Amino acid sequence: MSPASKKNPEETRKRLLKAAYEEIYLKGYQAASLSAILKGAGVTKGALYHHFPNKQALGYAVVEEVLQEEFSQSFLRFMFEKDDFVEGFQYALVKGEEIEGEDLVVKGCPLNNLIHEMSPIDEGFRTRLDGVLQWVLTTFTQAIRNAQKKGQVRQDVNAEETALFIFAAMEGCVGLSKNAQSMEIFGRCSKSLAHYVQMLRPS
Amino acid sequence: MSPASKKNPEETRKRLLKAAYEEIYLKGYQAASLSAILKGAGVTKGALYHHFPNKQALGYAVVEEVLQEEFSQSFLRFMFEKDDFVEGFQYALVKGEEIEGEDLVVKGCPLNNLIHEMSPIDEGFRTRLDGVLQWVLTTFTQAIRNAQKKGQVRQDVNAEETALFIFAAMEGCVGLSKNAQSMEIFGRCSKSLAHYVQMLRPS
DNA sequence: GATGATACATACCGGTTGGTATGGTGGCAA
DNA sequence: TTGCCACCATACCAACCGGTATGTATCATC
Repeated sequence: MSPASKKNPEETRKRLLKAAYEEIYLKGYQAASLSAILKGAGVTKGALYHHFPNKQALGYAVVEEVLQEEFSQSFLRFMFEKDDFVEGFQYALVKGEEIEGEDLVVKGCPLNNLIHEMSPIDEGFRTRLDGVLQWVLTTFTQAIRNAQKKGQVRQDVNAEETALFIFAAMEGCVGLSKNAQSMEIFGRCSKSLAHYVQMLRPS
Repeated sequence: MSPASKKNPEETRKRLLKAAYEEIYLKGYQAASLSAILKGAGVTKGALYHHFPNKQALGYAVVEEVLQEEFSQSFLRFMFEKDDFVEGFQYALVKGEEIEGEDLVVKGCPLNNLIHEMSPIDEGFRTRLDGVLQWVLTTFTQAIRNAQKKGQVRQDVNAEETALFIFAAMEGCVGLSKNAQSMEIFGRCSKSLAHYVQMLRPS
């Protein structure tokens, strides 16, 4: 027998989280249907309400356990493959477009999606999303500060504000290309972004 | 008798559109409740389905008739108050934050919100939103080209790509400050953006 | 192997959703 | 005055929503 057919609470919990993540990623949290999630996970309602008290808790868990992980395993991982910040960022832009360009252009950034939908109407979501966001931003900030120490980035740039702006611009690029549903738009937009980052180098 | 109490189809139609816009702006299209819209408009379901065949058509009309207008009456109007592009853009950033900063920080950009929610799942929404977006982008592009003619912006910048990037970055700034729900974040983020636009000037 | 707890599946519930069918009313042309 | 139709209100509908109650199979433990 496959491990999935046997009783395996951790496994089914992960299946539920994964299915919920996919459904929410595409439809948004509010429009995400529990029955669709259950269908995707291959379990029934009893399993869901055994592991989670309600839909909200499931949504929160998706943010805390899936979203952050998904994020650090994609863009940030690529960025740190190079030990030069500027080079690494530009590499991550290309790599990100290459690996998950299809999802990125069609469904956008899962973090940004949830921010736009839930932040104004659910404080619990907002704080959790803010947690992920702050984590990403500090990672960016540290990377820039580190690059400054190595002389890869000008000393007069404010690392924190620059990290904020770079990430904002990146999310903006994703959003525009999502509407156009074309990777070409993302390429053109991220090209300007890469050019901006390039200007951070010492003259 | 007030004109509103008499039979006034155009008036009630506008009231419906306005109420729908507000509800969608806050909750999103999918989560927008028709009963809430009717309550906001002060009419009943009969009026709605007399003017619109269904919820989708109402949503489309909101994009076509309200969203575009709302957009051109706010940021773009401020931007063109100055006849210097760089100055005008920076002025519009400050002015936009000043006038509708509260809404901007809490509810974000109505165009960007709908793009994130609906573009992947409803082609009708996507094309209509793309129409508004393209209109905004061409307005930006023309403004930059015009500035280039006047010598306010360097000749070597690609007007189209720059317009794309600036708008993307702006939407990104709104998104981040929306999550933080603080105007201070928007200020810090838009400061970097203003600095970038400043660099478009001839050296 | 009996026992109790865990891990589900199934059936059901009230509430809300978008949508419809019907009925009434004011305005306008004949 | 009489129709007539645009305009809108009211009542009602099936479908689906998130959530619950209950039953059952499987596990660990003694």
